[in-house]
Amino acid sequence: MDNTRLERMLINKGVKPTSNRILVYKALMNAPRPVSLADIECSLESLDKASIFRVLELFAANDIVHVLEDGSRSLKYELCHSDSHHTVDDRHVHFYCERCMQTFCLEDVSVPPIDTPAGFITRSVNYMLKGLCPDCAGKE
Amino acid sequence: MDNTRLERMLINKGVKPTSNRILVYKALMNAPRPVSLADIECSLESLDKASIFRVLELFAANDIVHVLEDGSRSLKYELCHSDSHHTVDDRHVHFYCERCMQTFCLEDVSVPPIDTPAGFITRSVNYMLKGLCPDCAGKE
DNA sequence: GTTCTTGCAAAATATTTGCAAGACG
DNA sequence: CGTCTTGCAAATATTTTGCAAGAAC
Repeated sequence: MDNTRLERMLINKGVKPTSNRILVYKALMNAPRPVSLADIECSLESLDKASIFRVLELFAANDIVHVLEDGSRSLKYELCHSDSHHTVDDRHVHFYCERCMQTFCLEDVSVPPIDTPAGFITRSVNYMLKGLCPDCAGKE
Repeated sequence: MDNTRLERMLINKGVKPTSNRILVYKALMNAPRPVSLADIECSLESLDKASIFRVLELFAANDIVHVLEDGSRSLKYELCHSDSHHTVDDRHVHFYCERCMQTFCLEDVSVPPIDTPAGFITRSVNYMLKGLCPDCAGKE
């Protein structure tokens, strides 16, 4: 995605496209997996972690990223895939490997819906599996 | 559950029934919802948080408690309900209220199974909804 | 007496905020 | 100017470990 399209996309989501935001967005695009704030900090050494934090916070509030708790100590972020503002739409299942501590997107496995009891208003969903990824399962 | 039965149960799970462990177990039994370490620390003021932490760690390793990440900053613990050692068995869906920051067990909603891609070995599952609980939804 | 358990203190890790300087318009 | 954004530093929150004293057997 070139910068012009990226900027338009951010504006479309209600976010002013500053240079930091573009950098963080690109870092997320390049990441093969959901990444932590510390991961982004490493790949973008010029940015302060507080700045990255605020970009991610803003992205999360504007449905540009999903936030995942995978059981590692740190939150993981990934780009939303759908263009919809309804974050429930493009949810897929995630898998956290307890050995290599990486989180995998099972892109082809969408979160099966459930019957939410009356009264609860759902804003987002997380379906997280934990165990061993294929690589680590082979090594045990 | 009286102490004798509780002690037998702990032994059955491979855990020596010390007084701290019994206290923590009872605190978990009395909790209406999954609780954090800090919650337990409050209800058991005589115990140190490191001691509680180690009890919970031990319980988790022996499938006596589930550990939940609900998106609050802190981990939540709840007793496993089944007698099985397979923690996948008694999994139900949880709901985290972003307003009152409590986690609810949707006991009647079990986690729908998915087709795990080949190679992944699943050891546990978390299905977490987030949004507003009935109480908080009414207040907004 | 050897091993397991506990409590205190403190380390380690992550997240989040205060604030002043800078960019933007 | 006035507002939004950024970077540095530091506060907060939570989890986790080191270690010596104590309990259990």
